[in-house]
This record gives sequence, structure tokens and C-alpha cells, in this order.
Amino acid sequence: MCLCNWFSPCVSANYWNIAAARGIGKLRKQNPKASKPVTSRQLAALIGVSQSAVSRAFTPGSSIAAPLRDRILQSAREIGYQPNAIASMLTTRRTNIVGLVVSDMSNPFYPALLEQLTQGLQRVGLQTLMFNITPGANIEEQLVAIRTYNVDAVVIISATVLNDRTLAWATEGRRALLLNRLGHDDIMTVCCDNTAGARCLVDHLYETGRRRIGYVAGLTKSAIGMTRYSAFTSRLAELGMRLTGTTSQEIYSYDAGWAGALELIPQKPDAIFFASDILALGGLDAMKQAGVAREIAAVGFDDIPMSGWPGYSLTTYRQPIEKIVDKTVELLTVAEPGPTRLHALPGELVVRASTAIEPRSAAALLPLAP
Amino acid sequence: MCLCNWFSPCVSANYWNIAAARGIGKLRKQNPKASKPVTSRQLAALIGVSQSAVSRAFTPGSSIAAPLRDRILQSAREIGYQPNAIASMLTTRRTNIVGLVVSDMSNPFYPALLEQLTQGLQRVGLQTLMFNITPGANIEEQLVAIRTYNVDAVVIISATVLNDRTLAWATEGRRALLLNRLGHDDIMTVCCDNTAGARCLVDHLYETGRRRIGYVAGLTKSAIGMTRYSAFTSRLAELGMRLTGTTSQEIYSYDAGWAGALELIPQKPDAIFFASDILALGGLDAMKQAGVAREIAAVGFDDIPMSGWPGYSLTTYRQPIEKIVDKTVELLTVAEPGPTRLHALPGELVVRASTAIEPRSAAALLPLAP
DNA sequence: ATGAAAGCGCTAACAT
DNA sequence: ATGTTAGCGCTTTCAT
Repeated sequence: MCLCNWFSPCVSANYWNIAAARGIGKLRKQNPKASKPVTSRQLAALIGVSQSAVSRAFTPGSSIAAPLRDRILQSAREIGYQPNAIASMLTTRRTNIVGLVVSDMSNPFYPALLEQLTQGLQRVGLQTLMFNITPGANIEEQLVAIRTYNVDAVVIISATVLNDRTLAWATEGRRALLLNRLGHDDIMTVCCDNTAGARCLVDHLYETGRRRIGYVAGLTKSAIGMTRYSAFTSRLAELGMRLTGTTSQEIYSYDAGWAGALELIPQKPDAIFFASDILALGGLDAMKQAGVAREIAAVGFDDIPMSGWPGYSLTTYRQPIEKIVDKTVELLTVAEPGPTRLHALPGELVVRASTAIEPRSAAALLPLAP
Repeated sequence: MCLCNWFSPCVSANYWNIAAARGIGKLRKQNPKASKPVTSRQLAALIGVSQSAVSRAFTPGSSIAAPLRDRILQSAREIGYQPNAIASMLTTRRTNIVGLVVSDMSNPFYPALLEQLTQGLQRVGLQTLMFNITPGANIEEQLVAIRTYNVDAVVIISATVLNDRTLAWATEGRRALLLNRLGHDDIMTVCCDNTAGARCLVDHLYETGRRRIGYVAGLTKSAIGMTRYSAFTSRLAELGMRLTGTTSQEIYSYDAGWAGALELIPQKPDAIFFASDILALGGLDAMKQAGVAREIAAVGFDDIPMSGWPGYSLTTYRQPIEKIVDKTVELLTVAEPGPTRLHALPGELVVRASTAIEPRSAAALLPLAP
């Protein structure tokens, strides 16, 4: 066995000590009344079978006669025995825990994804250990538990700032999966089909008569941001539409959308393409404030709940959260994930009022170019 | 030892089987290349000390000479040894895992709380195991892992629908804490001071000249809902203001706020008190739609990010998330939590444009009643 | 202060 | 199909 670990985990010892020194150790110390749970050995003794029999009764597919198994399960229920997952982890070296790494919940898209994901994992018996990393501080220190807790798989959501070295360190020896984050060809990736989405939104703008389009980007250097933008520009070119201007504050936020819209308004686009809904909402408010909301259409990307609110009513491309979750669960649970690394799932165009306004140029509603 | 478990855990066996039958067992099976991590025994052998010495080196306060400890930690760092948390769980019966039970993330208030909470716990070395329960299905089945994984503490957020029996079952033998949920005097509870908040908002309405107030409730039967409402009504009475009407859809949502506002508008209030921000946002949009936004003021409760957006600019009472997290972490980590069960932390009035409009009744801005 | 030895509650290989 | 046995990697007495 190779003892040399070529990553230098500048973490371990130090962190361990810090944590324990803060008095966490006491969390369970007191509480002597906490009668220890029944063990399989006790249950076995009680009904006069071997301890292994109990273990087998709780292990599907193990060779045990149905009557015996039922008898064991029955008395287990009666005396309240439940297998101790910790102990089984130690022998099987499997935890059934998925480490979920997130870094920013301020975008309203993520709560919905998170909610459905944890439920989806739970449905197949996987637990979710949350890692909410603060970009500034020592990332590996924040993620030690991924290794010390023997997490079976790691799911990384969003534009989490993990460099390649940290990523490799965190995922070493376990299944890893990127959600809505591109750019790592060696790691399984599940995301919405950003190219199809952006093209589809441009098509819709074309069909509703817009020709002069502005673009408000989020993170321009992220692979997702680049994918959306290049799909946008190439479709624009294909349809002979005009890009009036591009801007970015390098963040997906309401305020960035507001600022971006204000910046593009002077160029008199008939529509602004926002790289995400949260940008678009800020942009819509800015456009209302500037009095051009009835002249400039807007589209977003994600379909967060607020986009459907009457105050915004934003046309957008809905991320297929359910499909994303299903695919994620599948990739995590199936024995052999197959060679495909990138799974880009189709979303859905959601047309709302933000593109229902009269186009300024009043261009004829030409059919789509072939 | 008492083997009788007076709860009937209708769960265990069944769930265990279901889960495993779905093929979770395979999640880690393949991956033979996963070189097993270094163990304390290997490290000990390598540097010629006993295995206990290694254990002690990583246990603060244990009797070990500083030079030896440093030597061990040093080589641990070099060969990449990290203590296996699973193994230590088995002997210490402590996991340093907090089970976080949530049931609804659609209210934008929770993501922020969740984010700060997981970070706060992480800062003191506690991991967060997420339980996102679906109200309909068998709750205990969704929470088995709280027991089988030996979670040290349980934090329950929000109006999670757990009946007393399930609550006791889930928290038995571990520290438990309710966040933003009242009504269980035997369980530690941390929440915002709802009474102070509601009174403070009424005071603000009074000071800005409103006298006829409507109330849009969320969940009228929840303890929090009742607290806010009764603080509201009693302060109203104290100040001699008029309650023009009350309504509720029994849910905290944008749509419910919209419907609630429409219902109250005919009664011509000068202000509507919404039991939460998400209700208020729906209400504001409804009032704009109805053309009465410049006549009826609005206040909410929580201060979610959207409330600060220019399109809404909602006056509200900000929940002290940071204080809530700090108190939670303290209660979970301190040795003896003390006798106080309910910790109601003061929030903060945030005045915005939704109460800056001219009051309809144009009542003189009387000083507050004593 | 250090080392040796006995488990923690389970799984899995080996018997029968 | 069932029982016996040997660990999983650590913590914790108990010696020294």
C-alpha cells in the first residue's frame, strides 16, 4: 500500500485540535440518562439466535430464511432495535453520506435545487452532509470532514471557488459530481443545457420582433457564463441580429442586473438578455425606474420563483431541476456511471409579459431563418 | 438497562431494507483503486511509537509530552494521516453531527438562516446533516438517520409539522433545539422577539399617522403566528387604533399575500400589517395592481433580501439572524445550557418606502401614547 | 508520560 | 441456512 499522499493536507492536526479545544467534546458528555440503544447482540441474546442472524435480517440479499428474518425484524420493532449506522460504516467503509458543497445561497435558484436534491438523495437512502464554504478562508480546512467522515460522494454546486488541487483533494477516492458548473472534463457534470437555453431565448426574441439586443453577463470567466454568452452571440449572428452592448459586474445579483441595465439602456436595445433571472429582476426594476420598461424587453435564465410574480413576469428559460436531481441521484447510485461525463439536460422556455411588450423597432414578425 | 422502548418505531427494518434494495450498497463497492487512508497504527509503526500515542497527539488535554506530540503531528502531516472520524464515533459515541430538520425552503428567509447556521456550526467543528422532510409522507421514516447515525443534536427549523410524539422520538437522548418555532416549553427554543417586533411595527405605523390597520396572517394556528397577531392587536388597542380586518390563507406565500391584500382593500385601511415579508411582497404587488399602493402603507416581518429591492422597498422588522445563529451554537456547545428555555432575541426595525407614503386619513402626527 | 490490551457494534469470511 | 470468529480504527482503562 502506498502511504505517500502527494497532496499536502495542511489541515488535519491543526483543525482537529482547534475544533476540540473549543469545547465541542462536551456536547454529548453530560446526559448520562441517555440509555444506550439496543445492540444487535442484545437482541440476538433475547430471542436466542446468533448476532450474525440479526445482522443478516437487516441485510437484503443475505442468506437467511424468511421465517427467521421476520421473527427477528418483529422483535426488533418491539424492543426498538435499529442497526447502528456508525458501526456498519466502520466495517463496510461506506457511509451512505453525500457531501454537498455549496458556497452561495443568495441566488434564489439554489434553495429550490437544494431542497429537491436532498429529498431525492434521501429517497434512495443517502444522507446529505452540508458544506457551506466561505471563499476567503482556508477551503481545505472547511472541507476536512469530507475526508475524515468518509463521505461516499461529493456533489459540488454552483460557482464554488475550488481550485483544481483542492477539488482533487476533496474528491479523492470517492464519487464526485459537479452541478451547474462546467469546466472539469474529468468529473461527472450535470447541468442544464445552457446552449439550447440561450439559443431558444434568442429565437424567442427574434420571433417577437427584436433585433437589437444587449447582454448583461454574470461571471464572464465561468464556463457556464461563457457557454451562455457564446450560444447567445452565435445565435444572434445566425439570425442577423445586432448585439448592442455587453456588460458585467462579475456577480449574479439583483444590484448587478440593475447596474447592467442602466449601462445598456443608452444604446437603445429592443431587448436585454440577462445571464440569469436574479440579474434580470434587478434589470427590470432599473428599466421601470428609467421609464423604458415598455420599450425594452427582457429575458432571464433559471426561472426562479420571483420571475413568475406579476411585478416582474419575466420570460426565461426554466432549469429542469427535477431532471437534474434525478440524473444526479442516478449517477451517484448506479454501479457503473458510464463514459459520458457531461450531462446537459434540456430546460423549457417560459414566456411571460417581459417579452410581450411592443417592440420599439416594430419590425415585421419575420419567420425564423432556416 | 431498560430495553423497552415506549415509542413504536414503525420504521427501522422496513426502511433499511427499502433503501438497501435500491442499490445504494454499490455506491462505493467498485473503486478498488481507492487506496485506504493511513491509520493511526501505521503511522505509529512508521515512527516507532505506540498507537495510543498517536491518538493522544490528536486529543487535546491528554497526557502526552509536547515534543512527542509535535513529532507525531509533524509526520502525520507529512504522510497525510487524518484521524478517522467514524472510528472515533464508535468508541466515544459522539459524532459532532447536528441534524438539521427543515421542511420548506420556499420562504426566502430560510436560505439565509441556513447558510449562516451551517457556517456557524462548522466554525466550531460541528457538521450539518440535512433532513428535508416532506410533510405528507411518513416523517419518522425520513428521520431515521437522526437515530441510526447517532446525531449529537437536532435543530428543527420553521413550522415543520412534527407532532409531539415524533418530536420526542427524534430528539430522544440528544440535545434538541427549535428555531423560529414556539410552543414546546420543554425544548430549547431560539427565535426572534416576535412580540417586540410586532409592537414596534405598530408603533411605527402610528407614528407615521396610520390609524386603520388590516392584518394578513400566515399560519394562524402556529405559535409564532399567534404571538405576532396578539402583540399586534394588543398594541393596536393600547394606541387606540382600529383593526379593519383580518384574513389568512394559512400559508406564508406571495400568492397568499396577494389574495389577502385584495380582501382587505375594500375596508379602506391606511396600512396593512403582513405577518411576514413574503406575504407583504404579494400584497404590495396586489395593491399596485389595484391602484391603491400610494394610499395603503405596508409592513412585513423578517427582512428578506427582496424587501430591500427598490420595486418593493418594504418597511419590516429584521430577524437577527446572526444573533440567532450565535445563540444556537452556544446552546449546542456549552456544557450546561441553563434553565432558560426560550431565547427571544431582539430584531431591528427597518424603515423603507412602503410606509413613507402620505397617510390617507392625513391624521395629525400625534406623539405616541404613554 | 508512554505502552499494552480491551472493547465500541457491526460486517464478512469461514465453518458447519 | 445458521453460527463462529476475526477484525474495521479508534478511545480508554490499566500497567509501567
